[in-house]
Amino acid sequence: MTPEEPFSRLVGMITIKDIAQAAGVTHSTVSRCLNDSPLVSKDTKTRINQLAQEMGYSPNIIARRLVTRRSRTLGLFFLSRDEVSFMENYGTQFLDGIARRSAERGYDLLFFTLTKDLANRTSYIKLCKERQVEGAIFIGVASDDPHLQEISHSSLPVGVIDFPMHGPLVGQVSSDNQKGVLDAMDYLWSLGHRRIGFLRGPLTAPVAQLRFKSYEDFLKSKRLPGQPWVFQGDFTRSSGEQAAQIFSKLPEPPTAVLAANDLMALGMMKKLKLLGMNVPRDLSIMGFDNALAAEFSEPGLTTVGQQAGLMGAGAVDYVVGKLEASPVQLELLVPPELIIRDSVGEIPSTGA
Amino acid sequence: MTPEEPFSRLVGMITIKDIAQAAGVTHSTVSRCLNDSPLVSKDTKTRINQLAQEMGYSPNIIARRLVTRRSRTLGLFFLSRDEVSFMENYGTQFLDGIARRSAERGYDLLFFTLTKDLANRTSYIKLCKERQVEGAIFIGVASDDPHLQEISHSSLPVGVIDFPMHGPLVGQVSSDNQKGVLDAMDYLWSLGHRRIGFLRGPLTAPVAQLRFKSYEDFLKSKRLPGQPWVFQGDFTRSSGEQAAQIFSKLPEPPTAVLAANDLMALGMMKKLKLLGMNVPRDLSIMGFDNALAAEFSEPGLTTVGQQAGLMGAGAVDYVVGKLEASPVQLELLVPPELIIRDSVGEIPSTGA
DNA sequence: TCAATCTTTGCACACGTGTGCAAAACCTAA
DNA sequence: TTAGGTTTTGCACACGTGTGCAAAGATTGA
Repeated sequence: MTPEEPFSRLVGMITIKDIAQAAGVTHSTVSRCLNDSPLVSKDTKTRINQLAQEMGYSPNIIARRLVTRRSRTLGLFFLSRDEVSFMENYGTQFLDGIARRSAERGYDLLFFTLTKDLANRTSYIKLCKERQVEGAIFIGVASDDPHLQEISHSSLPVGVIDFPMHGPLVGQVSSDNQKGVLDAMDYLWSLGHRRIGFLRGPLTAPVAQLRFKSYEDFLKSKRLPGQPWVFQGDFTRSSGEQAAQIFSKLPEPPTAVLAANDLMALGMMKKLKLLGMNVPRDLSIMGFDNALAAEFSEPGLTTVGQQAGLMGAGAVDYVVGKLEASPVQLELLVPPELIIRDSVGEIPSTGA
Repeated sequence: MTPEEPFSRLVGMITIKDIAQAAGVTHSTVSRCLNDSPLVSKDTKTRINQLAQEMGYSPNIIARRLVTRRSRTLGLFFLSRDEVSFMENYGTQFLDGIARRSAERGYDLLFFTLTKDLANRTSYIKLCKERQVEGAIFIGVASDDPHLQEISHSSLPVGVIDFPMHGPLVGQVSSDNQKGVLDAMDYLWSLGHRRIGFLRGPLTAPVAQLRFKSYEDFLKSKRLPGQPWVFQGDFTRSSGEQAAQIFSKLPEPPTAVLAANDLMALGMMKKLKLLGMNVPRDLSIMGFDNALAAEFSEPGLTTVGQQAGLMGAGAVDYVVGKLEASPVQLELLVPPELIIRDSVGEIPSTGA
C-alpha cells in the first residue's frame, strides 16, 4: 500500500550500461572513460565519450554520490527574521554570492528555511545528516536559537555570516564593523565635526555592541572621552524617531549623529524634519548598512554599505576549504564601503 | 590519481544493517519497520524503531533516492538581475514562500543561481537531469533567455513566477497586475481624481504592458478615453525624474499620476519636490510594487504591494501538484494589496 | 493432531556508479 | 617463436535502501 507513486520523473534515462552495450564493452570501461581514467586507451576513450554525447547521456549523480560517499552538497540555512531589515536589504546579495561561489567550487546548494517552530523542533545536525550535507552555511540566525551550540561542537564545517560563533570547524564571516565605524567617524571628522553623537542598537545584538565599541575607540583615539551624546535605540525606525526628539532638545547638541543602522537613521531624519530641523544644516546624520531605502530618503542618507556578495562567497570558501583540507582562516572580515550621499554637511573650521 | 579525497564527511554513519545486526534480524525487516510496513508485527516494529532511535539512526536519503528513483527535489532557478529592483524588494519573500511550502510538501530545494554566461552555456534541462531534479521553479528570468523555449517543451513540471510562459507542464504564477491597477485607479477615483496620468514601464517588459492595458481599461470603463497624460518610462528612477519635468510643465496637468513601478514614482516625487511642487497637494503620486524605499520616502508612497510569499508557495503547489498528479490550474493570479500612505490626496468634489 | 490459512521474516536482487584485482590482449626484444 | 613486460579490459563487489517472492512460524479449525 505505497502512497500511489504517481509517475516517477526519473525513469527512462540512459545509463552507462546502455552505453556499454552499444559500444560492446563493460560499464566499467565506460565509467573509466567518462572519468578520464588513465587506465583506458586513448581511442576507446574518444569513441566512448563521443557515443555518450550522441546518446545524450548525463550521469546520475545520486548513484555517484552513494558510491563515492561524497554528496558535494552544502546546506544553506536561511532564517528569515522578519523583524530585521538586514535580510531584506542584503538577502538576495548574500544568496547570490553564496550560490555563485559554491557553483564555482563544484558544490550544490540545498536550501533550508527555518520557521521559528521548525528551528525549535529539529536539530540542524540531524537535518544535515539526513540530507547527507557535507557542510553548512548559516545566515540570519537568531541569537536565542537553542540548536546553535550543538553545531559549534559538531564535526561539520560551518560558515556563519554576520553572527559570532566559535568552534574548531566554525568559520565566521562578518562585515568589518570596526573599520566601518572608524571610516564613518573619520569621514565626519574630516568634515570638521567634533561633537559626534551615537545612536546605539539593542544590547542583545552583538553587532550593535561592536559598532558602539568602535565609536568609543575612535573618541579615545582623538582624546575626546565621555561625549554625552549616546542614545540607546533598538534598530527600529521608531527608536530613531525617539532619539530625534531627545537630540533636538539638547542644550548643547552634537553636530552629527552616527546611527548603528539605517532604519534608526531614517526614522531620526524623518522626525527631525517634522520638528522643523534641516538635515544636514542643523544636524548631520549618518547611517550604517546601506539599506535600499537610504538611497531614496530626502536627503539621501550617507551610510556604510556591506559587501554582502563577498561575505557569502567568503563563507563558502571557508567551508569548502575545510572539506578539501586547504588552509583557511577562521575569521574573515569583509571591508565595508563608505557611501556618501547628502545627509552629512561640513562644519566650517572653528578651531579646537 | 584521484584528487586527494581529503576526508569524507559521510562515513561512520550507522545504517539499517547495523540496526539489523544489533536486533538480530535482517535489514529488510528493519527497512519495513522504519517505513511502517504492515508486513511486520506490531511489537518488533516498536522494538526496532526504539533501537533505531537509541542508536541515533538517520536514513541515507541518497541511497533511498537511488532505489526509489524519486529525488523529491525541486530545482530553484534564481536569476538575479541586478538591473531590476523587483528581486531586491521581494527576493527573500519569494524564497521564503517557496522554501516553506516545499518543506511542507516534503520536497528538498536545490538552489541554482544563473550568471549570465552560465545561463547561455548550459541548458536548464540538462542541469535538471544531472541533478535528478523532479521539477523546477524559475524566478527572475530574463525574457531574452535562449533556453526558455526548451523548458516549455520539456517533460519537467515547471513553475514560473511573474513571467509569461506557456506549455503543457508550465504553471504560471503572477501577481494580478490587472486587479492591482484597477484597485489603484478605483482608489484614486474614490478620492475624486478624474484626470489621472500614467507612467509606463518599458515596452519590452510584459508586466509593463499588462499594467498599462489595465489603466486603459479603467479609463474605458469610466468612459474617459484618450486621456493625454501618458509618459513612457523604463522602470528606472531617472525616467521618473524626466516624467516629473514634463508633467510639471503641462498646461493642463493631471491631478494624480499612477506609475507602473515604485522606482519611477519615487524618482518623480523627488524631482517634483526640487521643482517646488508639493506631493500630494499639487499632484498625487501612486506607485506599484511596494518597494522597501516606498515606506521611507517623504511623503510615504501609496502603492500596490505584491504578496510575494503567496506567489512562491503557489509555484511550489503547481509543480508538486503535477508531480503527484493532483489537479492544478495552469495560471494562478495572486491578488495584490493596496498600501495606503501619504502620497495621494483628496480632490474636493468638483462635479463632472 | 494435522492440515489449512494467515502472519512474519529472510533471501536475493535491484537502483547506477566506482574501483581493486585478475585476466586478456598487445607489444618488444632476444 | 617465445618469454617478459606493458597496456587495456572485464569480473565482481561495494555503497545503503526497498521489495517480490518464498520459506518459516504462528494461529485456527476440524
